[in-house]
Amino acid sequence: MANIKDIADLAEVSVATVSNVLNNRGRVGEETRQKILKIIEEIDYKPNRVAKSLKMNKTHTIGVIVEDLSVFNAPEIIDGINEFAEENDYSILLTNLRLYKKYGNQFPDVDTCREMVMPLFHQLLSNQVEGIIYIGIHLRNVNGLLPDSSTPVVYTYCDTSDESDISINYDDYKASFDATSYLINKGYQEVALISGLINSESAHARFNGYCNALMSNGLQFNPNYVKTGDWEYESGYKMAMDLLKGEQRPSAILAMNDLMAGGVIKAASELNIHVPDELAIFGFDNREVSSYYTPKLSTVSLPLHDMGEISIKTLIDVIDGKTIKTKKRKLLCELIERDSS
Amino acid sequence: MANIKDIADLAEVSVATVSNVLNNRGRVGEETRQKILKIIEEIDYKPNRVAKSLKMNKTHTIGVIVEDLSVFNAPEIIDGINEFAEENDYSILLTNLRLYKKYGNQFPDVDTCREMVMPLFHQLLSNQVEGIIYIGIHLRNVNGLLPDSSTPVVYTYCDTSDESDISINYDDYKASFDATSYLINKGYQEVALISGLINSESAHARFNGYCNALMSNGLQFNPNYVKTGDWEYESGYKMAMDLLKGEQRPSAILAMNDLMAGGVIKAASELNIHVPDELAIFGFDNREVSSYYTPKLSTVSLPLHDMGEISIKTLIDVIDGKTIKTKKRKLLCELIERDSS
DNA sequence: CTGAAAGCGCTTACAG
DNA sequence: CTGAAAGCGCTTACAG
Repeated sequence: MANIKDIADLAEVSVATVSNVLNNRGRVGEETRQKILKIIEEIDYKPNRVAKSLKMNKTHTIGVIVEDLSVFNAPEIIDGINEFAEENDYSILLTNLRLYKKYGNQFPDVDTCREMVMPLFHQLLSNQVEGIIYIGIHLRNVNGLLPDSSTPVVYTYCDTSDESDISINYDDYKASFDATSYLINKGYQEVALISGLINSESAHARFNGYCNALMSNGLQFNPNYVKTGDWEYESGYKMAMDLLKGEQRPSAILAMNDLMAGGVIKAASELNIHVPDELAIFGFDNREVSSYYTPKLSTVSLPLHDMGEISIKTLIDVIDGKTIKTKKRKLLCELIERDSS
Repeated sequence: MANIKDIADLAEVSVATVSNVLNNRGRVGEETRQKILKIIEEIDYKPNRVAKSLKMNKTHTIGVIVEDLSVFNAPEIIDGINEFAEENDYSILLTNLRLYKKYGNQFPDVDTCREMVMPLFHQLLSNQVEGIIYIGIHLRNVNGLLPDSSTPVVYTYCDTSDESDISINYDDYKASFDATSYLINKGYQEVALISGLINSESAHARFNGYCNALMSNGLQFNPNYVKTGDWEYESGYKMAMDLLKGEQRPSAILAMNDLMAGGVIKAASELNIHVPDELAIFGFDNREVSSYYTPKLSTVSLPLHDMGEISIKTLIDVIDGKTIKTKKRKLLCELIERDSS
């Protein structure tokens, strides 16, 4: 590969001058500039970023640690990161913990996670990334996972209990509140809820949103209308069977994710309950599968792309020394109305 | 950040010696080594890879260009790349063309694509990646997309017509042959096929596999049993309606992807045709959605993870100067038997 | 307007 | 066994 010295020799100028025209700085005579530009064009010269990074002590590179790239939320978030990075000429160094692949839903504790993260974290620091985005696959507290370091970190799809850490998430409470309100306003007064595992922060927030929406609409909370599943399709099916065969059959079921909502659809179908005439079903997450159920599932769309975009935008602000007013941001979700409600 | 000079000063040795113990080379007295190691440990020193890369003219970094990260095949392939990269201490620079997001299924021609790829390609070269993996989202000929350069490239989930280019793909023909044979051996003699758009190489290969499987099993090819859809759910539904309402109702339908197979399931359900007793349905791709249909869809699993792993493995072999015997590799798919067959 | 020189943090023959 | 010095490809005050 040609280097700046080669260009200088060909143009019969110094490397300083070549550097100046490459970076549009300093005064360079128009004739000299054109001559250099022509040569650069001719031999298709590409400046060596590694050398530049070393000299400038700036790599224009962001490290991404994703807990599992194969989980549905990760690609969209990274897509958002990529888009912004490309527009602003940042590069992305991607590392993947493969947590779900290794452990499934049985998350290891923070200490085990930390041991797995360590080598990736060090690799990124060695590569002199200017900041790190940590993408969780489950909303939870990952406090203490990453060691202290002067490299700024933004957490997304997870958070830490440290007030000074920056995180970008979505508003679970409001999404659940809105979905429940939507169902009520559509005329479904008996709204049941199929929750995910209750050790999850999401499940808490969504439960609260559900309850408050009932209250705001003057409806009574009915404990018989709340069932707890384990986020999987089968549990949605079972819980729906319980609900739909019970005495007070609900007219709508809000499931805390699209998988369990799929189980609800199956249960309704087997019981010959017409959706949405006799039963409205609402999911959560807007996973790809939700639009392939029959009927197509109404659901809550997560702002994944925006989470990625705002994560990197915020991170670059920190790198640039700006002060971040809101350390914990929660973006809004969107209701997607399809055929099940 | 501390540098090698700081370590040298603290240990009262030269930077050369520190470098030697860091890299386990040269003779260093045991005492000196321990002393240096201790200091490195204490101040948690991390060598600056950027400086090392510049000096060594080796970055240990691979560039990945993915046509669209959000399309179902990409994350698994990258997962395979990541796993191997981590084990072998390579870093991954990820860039994303976002082709599907921008154009959907209406792929732009190679010239348009090239213009989009150019900046990403140059960014990677500037960063001195040692090789590039190009991940397509559709099996097709991408000849001429990437400019000539001395940086080695491996194509996966796509190919070029240039015999000297390296590509890693899967064996569409054999997968289709096997799926068809499987259905026949299960006792389904009248196997229909719902094809994707015929301008696709995959569709051709899968069609040939289907035909040859019929022949090998002594069955006659029946043109009425072949319908052409557009890869989408709705087209699967329509084609299935045609087939199932026709005079000679098939006893099995092989759809060229899981989306169209979903449409087949819906059609069968509406016509009250029992799956799999009266009709077997087989899909292709093993997308997440396939295991959430009712009944769960039997399908062909693509070796995505392996494609990623073998892509980077092959690429690193090229970088290391080894000669690659097979330039065009096709990995085997696996049949996933679920409830629809 | 242009260039000589120092320096970013490493590695590596080479000398002692 | 250890160190001085050159050099990887850039940028940037500074001098002229």
